Amino acid sequence: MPDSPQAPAVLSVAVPSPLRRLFDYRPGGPPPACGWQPGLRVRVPFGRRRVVGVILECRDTSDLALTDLKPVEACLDERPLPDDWLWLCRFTARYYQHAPGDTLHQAMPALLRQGRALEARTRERWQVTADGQGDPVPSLAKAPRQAALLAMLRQHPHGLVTQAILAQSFGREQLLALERKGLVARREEPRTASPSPSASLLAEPALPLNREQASALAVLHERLDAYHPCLLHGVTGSGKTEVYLQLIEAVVARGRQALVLVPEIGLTPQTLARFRSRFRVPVVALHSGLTDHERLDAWEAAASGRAPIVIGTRSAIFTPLSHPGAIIVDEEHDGSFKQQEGLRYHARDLAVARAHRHGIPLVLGSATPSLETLQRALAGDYQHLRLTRRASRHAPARLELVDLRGRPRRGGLIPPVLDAIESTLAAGHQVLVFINRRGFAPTLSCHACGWLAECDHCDARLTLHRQPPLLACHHCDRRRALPDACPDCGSADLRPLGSGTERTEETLAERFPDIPVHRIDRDSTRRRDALEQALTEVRRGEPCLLVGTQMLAKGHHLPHVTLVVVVNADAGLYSSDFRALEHSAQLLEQVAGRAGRAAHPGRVLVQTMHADDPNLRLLAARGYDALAERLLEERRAAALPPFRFLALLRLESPKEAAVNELGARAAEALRAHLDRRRLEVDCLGPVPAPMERRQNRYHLQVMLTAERRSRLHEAGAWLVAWLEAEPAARRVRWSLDIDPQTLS
DNA sequence: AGCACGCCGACT
DNA sequence: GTCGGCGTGCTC
Repeated sequence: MPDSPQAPAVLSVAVPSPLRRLFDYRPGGPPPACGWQPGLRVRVPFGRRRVVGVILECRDTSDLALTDLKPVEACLDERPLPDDWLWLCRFTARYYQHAPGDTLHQAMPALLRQGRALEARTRERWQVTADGQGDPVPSLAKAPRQAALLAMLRQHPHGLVTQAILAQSFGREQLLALERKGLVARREEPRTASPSPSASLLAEPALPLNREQASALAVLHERLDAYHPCLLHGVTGSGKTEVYLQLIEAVVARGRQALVLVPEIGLTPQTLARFRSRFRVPVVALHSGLTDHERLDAWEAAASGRAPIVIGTRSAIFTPLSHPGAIIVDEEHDGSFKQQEGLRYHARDLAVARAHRHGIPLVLGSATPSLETLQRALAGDYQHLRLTRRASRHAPARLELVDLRGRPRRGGLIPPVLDAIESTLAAGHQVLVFINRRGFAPTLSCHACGWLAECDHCDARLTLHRQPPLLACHHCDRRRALPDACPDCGSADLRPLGSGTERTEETLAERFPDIPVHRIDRDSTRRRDALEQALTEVRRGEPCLLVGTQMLAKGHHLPHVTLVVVVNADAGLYSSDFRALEHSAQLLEQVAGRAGRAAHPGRVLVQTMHADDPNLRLLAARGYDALAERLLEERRAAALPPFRFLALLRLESPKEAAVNELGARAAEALRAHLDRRRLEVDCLGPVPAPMERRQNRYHLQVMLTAERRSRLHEAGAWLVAWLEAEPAARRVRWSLDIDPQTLS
C-alpha cells in the first residue's frame, strides 16, 4: 500500500548507539494509522544488525541521497511514546551532551527497548450478574462449592479478580460453571486498577500539622498550577513526609499525578507502607526488584494516568505522566540521584527542568540541603520553606567533639567514649556506632619493616577482613589470602592497622558480652532482608549496640537510640575534593539525627584528630546550616559551584601513555579554541584523578569551568566534537561529566 | 557499543 | 594448514 500523500520522505531516527547523531531512513512497512510522527518506535536495519529506534524528526530532505537511505522495516507503535517523556529525553541528551539514541534507550523499560508493544497487561474481574442476585438459585442445589463461591462474590459489589478467588481455594472450573449459567460475568481490567471515582481518596486521616508544616503546606496549595520550586528545609524529625503526603493529597484530588523521588536506600518497605496506607488510590513503586513486565506495567499505568502516585529512585525521573501535578525529591542532597557512569544525569536537576516544563510545583526536601539548592533558596530562586521544630520535645542533639590525639584506642574507641557507651546501655538504651570503613581493619602492616598490603591493580591499600579471613581491595574485585609472613622482610609480626566495622564490633562484643551487637554494612546485609531483620530486632527496644557504615545514617527510624558515636569524623576535612566537607557535614548531621527521636534526649560523640578545626567546630556548635553558609562564602570566593559551573572530561585507559597523550592534546586543542573564540571558559589540567590507577586502568581528567552555563555548554560541545573526530580518542575511554558531583 | 574485516602467532 | 589475538573502520 502506498504511503498517504502527506508521508514525509525522510525519518530521522535515534538508534541505540553511543553515536551522537541521528540516522535517516525512508518510511517503510505498513504506515501507522496516526501517520509518521516523532516518538514512534521503529525496527530498522543498522549496520549488520536490526535495532529498535525512535523517530525524532520527520523531514523532506536528508544530507544523504534519498536512494542511499534504507527503509524502516516496521513501525512498532500505534501511537507515539508520551511526549513529556520524549521531551525529557531530548532535553537530557542535549544538557548532558549524550548520544540521543543511548539516552532514549536508557530511559525506556527493557521490554520497550526489545520492541514489545506498550500496552497494559490485563486481569479478569468477576461480578455477580442480575440473574445471580436472585435468591435462592435453584440450579446450584447440587453444587455447594459454586453456591459458596456465588455467595462470596455477592459480598463484593465491585467484584473480585481471579487471583483473589483462587486464593480462597475455589477452582477456575467453578467460576466458568457459574459464568455458563449466566450468574456471574467477567471483564478485563488493567493490572493497575483505576481509582474508583466514588471511593474517597484517603484510606486513613491526615495527621495534624504544626504551625510551620501548615504554613509550608498553605504556600504549596496556593500555586498548584504553576512552576513553583521550593526547598523544604526541615530538621530530622520535623515532619517533611507529612507535608509531602498532604501536598500529594491535594494534587491527586485535582485529578493530577505526583512523582516522588527518593534516594536509593530510601525506598524501604516502611516508606512505601506509609504512602500506601494513607491513600486509597494505587501507589506505583519503581525499584530494582521489579521484573521487566512489572516495570512496563508501572510505566504504562503512569503514562495512561491510571497511577496517580509514582514513587521511585533516580531513574524514576524518566517515568512519563499524562497529568503531571507535582514532583517531590526527598533528601535532595543525596548522592544517589547522580548517575556516575554512562549518561551522567542528576535526577534532581532533571526534576527541576521537568517541573518547569510542566508548570507544576517542585518540592526539594532535605535537612541538609546541597549548597546548590541552598544557594538558590537564599537567592530567592526557590521558595525557602523551613521546618525547625521536631515532633519530639527534645532539641536536636548537638555534636560533642572528642579529641583523639594521644589517647589509647580499642577498636577505634577511646576510654571515655567506651564509658559513655556503658552508661547508656546501663540506662537501658541503645547505642549507634558509626564508622565509615567496612572490614576488620583498613589494612595490614608489617611491624618490623613497615610494609603495607597494597592492591596490585589499584593505588589503594587492601582491607583486612576477618569473616572470611582475607585481604580485599574495595576498588576492584581483587582478593588475596592472608600472608603468614611479610613478603618484604619475612617477619611474622603482621598487624592490623586501624579499625573497620568488624573490629569495632569485635571490641564491643568483648567489652559488653551480655549485650547484642548488630553490625550493619554491605558485607553483613548482603543477604536479602538482613538489614530489615536487624532493624526489626532493634526496634523492639532492648538495649543493644549497632555498628555500621553510611547505611545506618539515612532515614531509618531508631527511636531507642540515645547515644551516637562517630568513630572518626576526619575523612572529609582535608580532602582535595572541594565537595568533601559538604558531604561529610551532611553525613554527620544525618547520623546525629538518629539520636533521641523518641522519649529521650540524645548525645552525639564525634571522635576526631582535628578537634580545633574551625569548620568542624562550627558544625558542632551551630549546626549544618551555619556551616553551609560559611562554605557558600568560601565557594563564592574560590569561584566554585554553585557560583560557577563545572564540566569534567574523564579519560581512562589501561595504557598510561595513551591517556596522558590524549589528555594533553585535548586540553591543548580546547585552550586554543577557547582563546580563538574568546569564550569565557577556563580549562584546567590534565591532572591525574585522585586515585590514578584503578583496576589497572589509568584515570585522568580535564576540568572546564565557566560563569555562564551557555558558554560551558558550547565549550563542552566543541570538545566532544573534537574527541569524536580524533582517531587516538578511540583507544581511550572518555566521558564528559556535566555538573560533576565528585572529582574522583 | 556492536560487528566485521584483516593481518600475525601457537595449536589440532 | 586454521583458531584467535585486538587494531581499524563503519553504522542512514
